[in-house]
Amino acid sequence: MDFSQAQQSICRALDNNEMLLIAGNCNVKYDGRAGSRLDEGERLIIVKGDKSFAVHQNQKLTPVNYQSPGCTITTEITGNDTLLIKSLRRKPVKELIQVDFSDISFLTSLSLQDKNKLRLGGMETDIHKELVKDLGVVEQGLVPVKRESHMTRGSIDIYAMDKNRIPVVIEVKRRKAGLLEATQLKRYVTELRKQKNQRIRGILLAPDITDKAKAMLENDGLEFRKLNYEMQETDVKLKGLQAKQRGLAEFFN
Amino acid sequence: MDFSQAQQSICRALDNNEMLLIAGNCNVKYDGRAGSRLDEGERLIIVKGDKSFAVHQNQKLTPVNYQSPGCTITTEITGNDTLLIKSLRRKPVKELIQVDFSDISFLTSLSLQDKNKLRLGGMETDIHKELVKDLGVVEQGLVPVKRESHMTRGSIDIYAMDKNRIPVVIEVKRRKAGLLEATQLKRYVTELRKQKNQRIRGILLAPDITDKAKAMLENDGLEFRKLNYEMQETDVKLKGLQAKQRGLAEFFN
DNA sequence: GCTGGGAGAGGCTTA
DNA sequence: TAAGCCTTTCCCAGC
Repeated sequence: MDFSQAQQSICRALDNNEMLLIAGNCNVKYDGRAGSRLDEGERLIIVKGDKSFAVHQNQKLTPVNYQSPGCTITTEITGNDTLLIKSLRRKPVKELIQVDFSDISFLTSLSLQDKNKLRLGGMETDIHKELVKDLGVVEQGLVPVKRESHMTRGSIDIYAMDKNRIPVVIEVKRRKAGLLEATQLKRYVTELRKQKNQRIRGILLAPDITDKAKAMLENDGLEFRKLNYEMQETDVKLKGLQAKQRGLAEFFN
Repeated sequence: MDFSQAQQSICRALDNNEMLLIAGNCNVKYDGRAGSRLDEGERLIIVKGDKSFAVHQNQKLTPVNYQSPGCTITTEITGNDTLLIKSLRRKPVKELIQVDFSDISFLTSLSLQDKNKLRLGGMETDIHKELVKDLGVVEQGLVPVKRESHMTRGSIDIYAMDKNRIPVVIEVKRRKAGLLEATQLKRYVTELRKQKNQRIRGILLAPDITDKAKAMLENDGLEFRKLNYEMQETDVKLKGLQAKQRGLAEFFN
């Protein structure tokens, strides 16, 4: 493909905020927070209307090089008879991607009409919302006090009170909890204990937990509770206590 | 575009592990770990040779819906005269994306010849490697003992010994450190202190640190050191101690 | 703008 | 395979 013509098409697409697709043989340099080099080969470049920039190989979900929305894109035809496409970002740090095409095999710009936004459900906050409706699924007699309580060192997912009026810090995780999550809970509880100078319980609520994290929790006098939920469309449905747990709770009551 | 013809093109591209690009008016459903709905609009679908799957709107770097490499892709022409493309994954959890096209405005498959891989430098491990060559940039008299030492609870970046033969745990971060990083270091040091039952120093080495994280470190008797480095191509160049610090070190020596 | 923290995180390495 | 952890994380919500 003629580079001069390609250049024109690219400029027009950029001006109109269209989605720009370019494929061809190229090498890629990146210099910024890190640095990378990619020798010759055929890849696809995508520039979106918001001026995000991505270089894709024919594998992996994620681009091999990329630039966040808002970068500045320029093109030039070099002395070596290549088309050089630059993507520059200045903030928060200067970052530059240079794609040097020796050949362009494919170039298209798409004008995509799209007013709708993704509705996504099943995230941690969605689980929070369901939980505070009835903390009984975690433990009989548990009452929510505050959600997303901000502390000096991070924020607590749910702050509650148990039936004996002991404060309970609940850390909710939508997937299997590991050391990081256990440590996070520990941090909150430790700080609160110092602050209030009284007994504070800590519960890590997750679908599952790793052995090491479990051991760490127990070592620190913290608790793990299994979180049961399922998705229905974009909504979270909490599943109650398991029969065994429920029985136990009733027994102690 | 004729759906039947589109279907054929898609099958051929999938068989040949080509990069498949499809644009058109569609709605998108996702059900799996979470759930999402995206009402009608024009988007670009990308299927790569390794069967990764992405739905892109004309904004943001990241796809609005996606599937990791290895998913199974099927197509069918529905009764409503739409072309339905499904992407299914079974492990680790069942996940399904359904893209229902009422119209396809663009369809291409690209055969990309590409044998080269990205060479990326400036990651945390690259900094480790430079550091252990001369820990003097961190503190005069510091000697490396072990790199990436695995513990019961996580792994230590660099384990070293100071000039007084006090063990030092060094946690390296390539960017500004926050509460999470401070907590991580604390976790390692705490465990090691228990294990060895002796004084252990902990140093968080990063280009910068947030105020809260700094306060937390000091509160726990841990230290922060500024990490100075710059990129040269794909290589990390450590910059020595600042003049002031160097002067101080020499003074105490 | 900085900070904190989730994400359907993804992707990598090691046990 | 599971666990832990880095990422040019990206992205968003709060302040």
